[in-house]
Amino acid sequence: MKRNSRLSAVLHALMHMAEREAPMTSDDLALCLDTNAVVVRRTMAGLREAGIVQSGRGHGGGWHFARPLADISLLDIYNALGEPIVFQIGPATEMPGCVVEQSVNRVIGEALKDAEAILMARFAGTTLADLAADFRVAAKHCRADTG
Amino acid sequence: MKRNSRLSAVLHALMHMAEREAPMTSDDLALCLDTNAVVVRRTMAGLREAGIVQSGRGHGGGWHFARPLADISLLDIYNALGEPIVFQIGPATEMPGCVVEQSVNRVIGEALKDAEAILMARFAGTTLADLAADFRVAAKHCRADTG
DNA sequence: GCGATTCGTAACTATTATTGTTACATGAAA
DNA sequence: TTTCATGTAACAATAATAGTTACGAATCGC
Repeated sequence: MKRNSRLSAVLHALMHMAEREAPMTSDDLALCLDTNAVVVRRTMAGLREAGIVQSGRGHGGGWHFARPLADISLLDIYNALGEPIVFQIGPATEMPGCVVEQSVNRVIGEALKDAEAILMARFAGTTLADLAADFRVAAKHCRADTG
Repeated sequence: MKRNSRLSAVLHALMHMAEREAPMTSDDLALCLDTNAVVVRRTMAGLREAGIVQSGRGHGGGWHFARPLADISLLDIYNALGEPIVFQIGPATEMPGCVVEQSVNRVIGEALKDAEAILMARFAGTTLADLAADFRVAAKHCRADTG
């Protein structure tokens, strides 16, 4: 299956925004992400509703942050994206009648739940400021293009 | 997208097999799993190659275990299935040229890797015997159908 | 006000992974 | 030798994501 790359993509977009002063248009970001402006708007819509970014129309419009990078965790963003499904593997039936299947689903489900909790904790503990700092360290070693 | 339910499905099948003495045919299992016999064969093929189950043709044929349930971990089965992709979320580009994207991918990738390690450890520590025992406890409380 | 710019959104297409189905060959037991 | 059962290829169905087109609505500069 195609994997869901919205989290990755939107973080990529936000980091580009973080490197600039002025708002960036959907077209700007689409160029960075090598995708379409509509896809950008669609993805960013959730973040706007969550109060993470703001958008402006017309001349000089575009996307900018609604609050400091240090106040935005990866979990905030994950949630703003509509909490995409984490795992590709999952149960065959959500509400099985078969007792055997129920038992299997429970065991697998608990394992997945624990792994997901680890992931969410990690997301909660990482802010966009962390991510930006991480990037700047990496960029020091390799002053290449940023497109 | 559709989620990959092969692990869940095959465990369901194996638990039904564990509850019986005689081999079960693909048709038997397909009935249990509410699916098609070909799908069963396809899924079980990996387990046969991994030496977890054996199959016999003709009269009295079908599927049976190749070794004790206590010697088969969920990780063995996961691996036998061809190590299906665990996460639905993932990077937009596998080998990005953009340094910003590389940085984002690395941070996200590490978080996913850690979560996956937790999951695999859990799978490694659970055997089919554990699963069967778990089921029998649950079945005591609810003596319903097992199909 | 007018026109250029930019977001907002619906509708449709393209891509791709999983699952289901059909068909037929192969092998084993009664 | 007939019947039962797996082995496998080929194709259809399903479903989720991502890309595209089209048009409406809001904002800015003139």
